[in-house]
Amino acid sequence: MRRDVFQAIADPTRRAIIALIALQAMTPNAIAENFNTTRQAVSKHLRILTECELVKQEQQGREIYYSLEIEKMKEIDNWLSQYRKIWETRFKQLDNVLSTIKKQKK
Amino acid sequence: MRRDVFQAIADPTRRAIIALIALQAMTPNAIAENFNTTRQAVSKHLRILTECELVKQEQQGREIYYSLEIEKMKEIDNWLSQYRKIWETRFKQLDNVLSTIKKQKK
DNA sequence: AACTTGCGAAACCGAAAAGTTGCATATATA
DNA sequence: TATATATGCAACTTTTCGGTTTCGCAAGTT
Repeated sequence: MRRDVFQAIADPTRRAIIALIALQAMTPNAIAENFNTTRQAVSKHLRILTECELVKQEQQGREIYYSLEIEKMKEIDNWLSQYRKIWETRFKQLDNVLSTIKKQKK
Repeated sequence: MRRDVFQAIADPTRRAIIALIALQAMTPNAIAENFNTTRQAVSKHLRILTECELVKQEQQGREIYYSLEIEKMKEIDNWLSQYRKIWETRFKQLDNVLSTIKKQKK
């Protein structure tokens, strides 16, 4: 079962879970209350998120708190950065064109 | 068929295609030569990428050139920015802690 | 000790996805 | 005009995915 971050964030429910636990750790039951699915379905999503290390768990008595492993999100940012370079370059080029036009008008 | 950008980039082959055509437009055949799959499989991926507007096509005679719609990548960047805020805040907090320790040592 | 609660895991199911094969179409070329 | 090439599309198969149901276990509660 080769899980990677990109596959993990492909599912909208999982992205919603990520958003939920980004700021505070939550138990599976608490998370499930925010959705129309069962606790077990959420539990499955949490397993996938844990497997690809996007989420970490912390046991407290019989409750398990899940929270976001924010460092792992940087992996996506890292992948995206190569494309960010492209669109920033294009923006600069466009900017140059625009200022050239401006100069010619003067 | 609910296609979104996140589902599109979930597949490793599609990410590879994106990387290939990011800098120069390519035909399906040329793209397929870089992979171990058939042309049809690549064609299917291209259709998915086109459907979610990550890729645009340009017909030239009997060839169709595919290229990356870089603007659409910003959608991912946009989603990621909420989490970037979090890790930047944490970094600043860590930075503050470190400089406090530094001051105490002096 | 009996009951309740919070949870994960396995089994199962239907839907969607990914890949292959085959065919149709349009554009070149001989 | 006949043939080769570039491509999309539809049908079919296998695999994966998301969800539900059921079960078992551990930790609190009464």
